Amino acid sequence: MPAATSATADPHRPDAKPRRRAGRPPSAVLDQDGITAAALQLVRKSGYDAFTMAALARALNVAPSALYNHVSSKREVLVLIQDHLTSLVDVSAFGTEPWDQAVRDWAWSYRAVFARHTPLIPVIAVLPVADAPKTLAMYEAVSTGLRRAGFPQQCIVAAIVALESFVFGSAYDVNAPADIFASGSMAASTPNFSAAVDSLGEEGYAHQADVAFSLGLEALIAGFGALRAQGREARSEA
Amino acid sequence: MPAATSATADPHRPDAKPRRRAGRPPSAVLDQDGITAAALQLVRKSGYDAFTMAALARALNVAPSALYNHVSSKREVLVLIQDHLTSLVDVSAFGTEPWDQAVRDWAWSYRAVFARHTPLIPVIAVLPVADAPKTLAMYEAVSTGLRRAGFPQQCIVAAIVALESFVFGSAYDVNAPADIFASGSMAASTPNFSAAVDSLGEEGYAHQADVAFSLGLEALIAGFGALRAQGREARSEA
DNA sequence: CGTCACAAATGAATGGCATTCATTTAGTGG
DNA sequence: CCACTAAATGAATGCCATTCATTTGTGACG
Repeated sequence: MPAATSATADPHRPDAKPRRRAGRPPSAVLDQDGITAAALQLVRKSGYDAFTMAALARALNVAPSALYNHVSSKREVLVLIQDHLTSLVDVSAFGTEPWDQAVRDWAWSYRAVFARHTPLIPVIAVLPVADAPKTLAMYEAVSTGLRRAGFPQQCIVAAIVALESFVFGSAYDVNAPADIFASGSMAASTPNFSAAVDSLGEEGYAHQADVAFSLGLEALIAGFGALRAQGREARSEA
Repeated sequence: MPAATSATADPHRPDAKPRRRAGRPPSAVLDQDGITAAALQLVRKSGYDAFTMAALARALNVAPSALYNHVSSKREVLVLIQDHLTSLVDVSAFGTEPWDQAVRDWAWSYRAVFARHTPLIPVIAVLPVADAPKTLAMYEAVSTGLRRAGFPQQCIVAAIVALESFVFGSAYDVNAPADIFASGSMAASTPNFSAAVDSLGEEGYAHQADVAFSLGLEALIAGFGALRAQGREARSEA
């Protein structure tokens, strides 16, 4: 965050307004990196409801319209946040661990990062990878790992997409209210579901979301292991 | 014919405005079912961007503020839509097919319904089931099916949550642009991922999303089959 | 050394949005 | 018959993203 404190004279006093006269400043106040950093900080402190272009401008001590010299829309700011967050996802295990453990570590890390940023998921899910270089780098790391592990070329994208879909869907669950499955007055008409819910005890839903994620992830890993075996078999015959 | 078409005089002419005087009308114009139906029709015709309270009111030939006598917020309308859509998900196979085929049919149907309604996913994912009776009915049908198939009680909720997470994540993929994986000028720095993408040929991403969904779903079903086997084994020993 | 295009800021609109409120009218229960 | 409440209108309210005219500084070109 280099660009922040240059323009205003007194950083130790809570200056409220963008005290800067109109016209181009001597040195640029804004750039995409600074905007991204401020946006991320704002989102972390106040959440996505409070994340408005006006609030972001205020955090940067700038008029809202100034932002549009550096980004074309609020959506673009979300994309910048998304790409930065993706660089925080841990793919290091693809260099050190067996493929299945690497996938496990990656998926847990991926979910952990985006569980706190679910409003980005609709943006990410339909975003061309070319608009997000760090995201592309993550895919490359995963692809490389799976390829080295012997996965058939044609399965790799499908496996990544399936895992990612599961991660995104599961990220929502982490933030669900603890009593999401309480059927209330309708419990009588849903005996089997209510019994299944009751059998879970009182461990809290956050833990329950982890159980479901683990269950699904292990099933996916096991299923993909079979794919890999098929691929290796076919190649050794040829 | 006195009650039904009384408010607007000429139904054959495109009357634009809510031609009705102020004050309570002789018979109620609005109710939750009517609002839900109109909202769904509006969303289907014009999409979620065009779905505003003002547009909904216009479709119902009513002032926007009138809606708030029947729903407390736009979000509540989304919940009504969601619950109705969930009743369109096909769970019939849980009564006729083996559990694995039933899960398969259910998941494909579930994804098909919500692929066209991805803006609802953030709403559904954190919605208490008690607020959505038809959704609860779906869970009951699935729970009953899994229980009859011999799944251990404690696994059922986790399995449903995992499947649902995968379905929601996959629903986004269906609407992704065809060139979402085109890495463009960065292809050189991502050789493995680019090669994996290139190996897919030109079948279009919609088909590719189906392949990934099938791959993940079959892995999940296979993994859950193992759970079921463990449960049966443990019970026969006891 | 001047000037000219362009970059980067301000501040004042603009139009759309969900939601609220005062008001009007009409059924309903005591 | 009267008070209460339900259900409509229409006029605000406040927030939001985005645009535009304007001002000011920079750097490149002649």
